[in-house]
Amino acid sequence: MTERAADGTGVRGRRKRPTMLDVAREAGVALRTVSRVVNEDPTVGSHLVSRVQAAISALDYVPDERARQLRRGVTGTIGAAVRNLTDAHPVLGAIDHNAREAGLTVLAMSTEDEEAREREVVTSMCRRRVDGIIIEPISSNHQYLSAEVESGLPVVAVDRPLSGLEADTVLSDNAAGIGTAFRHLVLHGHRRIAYIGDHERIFTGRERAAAFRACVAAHGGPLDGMVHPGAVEPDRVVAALQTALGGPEPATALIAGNAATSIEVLRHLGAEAGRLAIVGFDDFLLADILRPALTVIAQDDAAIGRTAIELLLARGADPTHPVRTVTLPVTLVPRGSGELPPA
Amino acid sequence: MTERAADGTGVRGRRKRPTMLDVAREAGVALRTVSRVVNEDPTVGSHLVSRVQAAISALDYVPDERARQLRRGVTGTIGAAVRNLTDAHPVLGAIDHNAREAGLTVLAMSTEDEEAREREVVTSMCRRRVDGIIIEPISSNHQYLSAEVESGLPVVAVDRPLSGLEADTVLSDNAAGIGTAFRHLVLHGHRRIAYIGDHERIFTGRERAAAFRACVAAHGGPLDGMVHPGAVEPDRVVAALQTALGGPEPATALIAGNAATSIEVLRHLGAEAGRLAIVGFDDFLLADILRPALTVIAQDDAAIGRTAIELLLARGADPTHPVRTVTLPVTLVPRGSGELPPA
DNA sequence: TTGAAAGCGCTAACAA
DNA sequence: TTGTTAGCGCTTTCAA
Repeated sequence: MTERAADGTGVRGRRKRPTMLDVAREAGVALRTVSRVVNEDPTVGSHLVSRVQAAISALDYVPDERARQLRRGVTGTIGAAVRNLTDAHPVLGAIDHNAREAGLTVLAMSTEDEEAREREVVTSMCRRRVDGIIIEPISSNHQYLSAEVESGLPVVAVDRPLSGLEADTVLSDNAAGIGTAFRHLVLHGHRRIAYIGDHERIFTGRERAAAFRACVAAHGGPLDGMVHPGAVEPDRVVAALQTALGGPEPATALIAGNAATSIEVLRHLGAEAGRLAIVGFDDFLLADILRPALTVIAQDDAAIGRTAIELLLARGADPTHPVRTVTLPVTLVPRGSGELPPA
Repeated sequence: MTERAADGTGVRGRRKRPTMLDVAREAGVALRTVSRVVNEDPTVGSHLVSRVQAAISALDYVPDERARQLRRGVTGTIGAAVRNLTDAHPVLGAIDHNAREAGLTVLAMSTEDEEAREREVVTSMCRRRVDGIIIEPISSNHQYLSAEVESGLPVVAVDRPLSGLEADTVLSDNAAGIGTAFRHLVLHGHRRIAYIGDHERIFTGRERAAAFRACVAAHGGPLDGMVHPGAVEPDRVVAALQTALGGPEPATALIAGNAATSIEVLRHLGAEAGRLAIVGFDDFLLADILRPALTVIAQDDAAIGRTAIELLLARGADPTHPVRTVTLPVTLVPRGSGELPPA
């Protein structure tokens, strides 16, 4: 540890923050004039503008956003309640980017995948009077938001719909993604294809498992022991894998219903991964440097973020507009693992 | 797209937000009493408490945090200016976690690794009157923060120091990490070890390259063509790799100075990766499922986040305390790639 | 073009 | 225990 004494000039916590009134006094003008200069109101004489600006930098004046927001009513901030802040989150990045373009600040908070946290986080955003909320829903019930929504708060759900409350929603086309993955594997000669994915309690897990079952039915392949929705835990995934790959008619190909499952499967298979054709739903960083590299169904993260902001702004502009659900296409990215022939 | 007409009751944007005064009127009490109930002041008769609470839920009253903050002076919010919001950021997660434990909200904003953006973001935080700022510095000059710091804003730098301004700082022990990696490779029989890392313009790049040179000098190994600091771009990394692995006395082992370089190297080597011993600085998700899995020097992300919050709180509690720099240890995580023998 | 004064929604002295 | 009142720092009518 380095320790250095604070020097005389640099003593912290002394100077009181200057207010707009201080600036006005320093510049010898009225408060209103400073406000005008700060807000770049063109109706101020250039003479005064420079005097005010001089006073601002002399005092190191920084306007108080809270007061401004309180007075103006809007915050220029939108809340993003996302599943977590630790892992990669391209959609959050896209939300941030597009919000910035629209002149909005994003207040990102993590729900930690917990219902209670989601409520806390969203409530906290409401207290801060954000101009809108983008939410990756976790709760099984979003009634708690209904009063806010009715009083005009724009809310957009991303990745899954809200429950018990209508709101604009951005989804990925889960069914099409599963269909594409399935057909891709069939095209490469597979007849016995297994699926391991999220619990059907979860919206995407439900949609993907259902789509998978429909694909199997349509292609007349075997269903028995091939569909494994459930928790994304190593033991559960390994067990499902063993079921799918065991027995007299083992699967020769696998669709992993989410990135965590893909990773768990690859971790378990290790060097054997090259023997099983795999398509993973959701792309992830480094999927391309695995050997074999993982073929995935990729969501369009940039479009999801962009659309979420668009829906939010549209809702803000016209609160009476009917609720919309936008379903965005997904893409198959062939990288090797999904092109392996049946063993 | 789903479209449904808004129903009569659910028309959005109608109801005006109730204020504390509205609640007071509804409950037939004074404004101050509502404030007391909202803030859980115990000196309110239980009779009135329930009457106020009834009014609150009847009106769907949500207190306005902006007004409260304006009046109380503090925001209960700290800013986190991080390099980006898209990629995995375990330190941000840890910051968020520890801030929450301390009753603070984190306002995370992305600097996008751009100096100008850093300033924008930090300024925006100051206008919002955050109670402190944690910053992953990008700028080459942080003088612009000095007025804020002097007026008492706690600022903590993470991963690198600020320049031109003293502030509490949390660093990883770069030199020790390089030393550990180097000795690990020597222990596994390597004599010709190369280093490819960040540009020395960057603090960590500078520290790590310098430490590497010192290691080579101490062990009497060759330096020529073995040290490659520079931009983390595919072409540059590949060229550096070719230099290190070419010639009459090629390197048998490599230290990658950051995660991006590790990945770039692995991507380039592909199946040949198993022939070169590699230790990467900085761990990353999935480094363990590569084959061979990547041996890394891992930072203690949780401790970094925790320490950053601790320093921030300490600074807030005692603004006159001398500035501290905490250097946290790093760990070698052997996974296979760093234990390969010389080719 | 500039200034005086009201008030955004809340908390905190101070009274009652 | 409860109510009255004065601001927090700003924007915004309304006059000058």
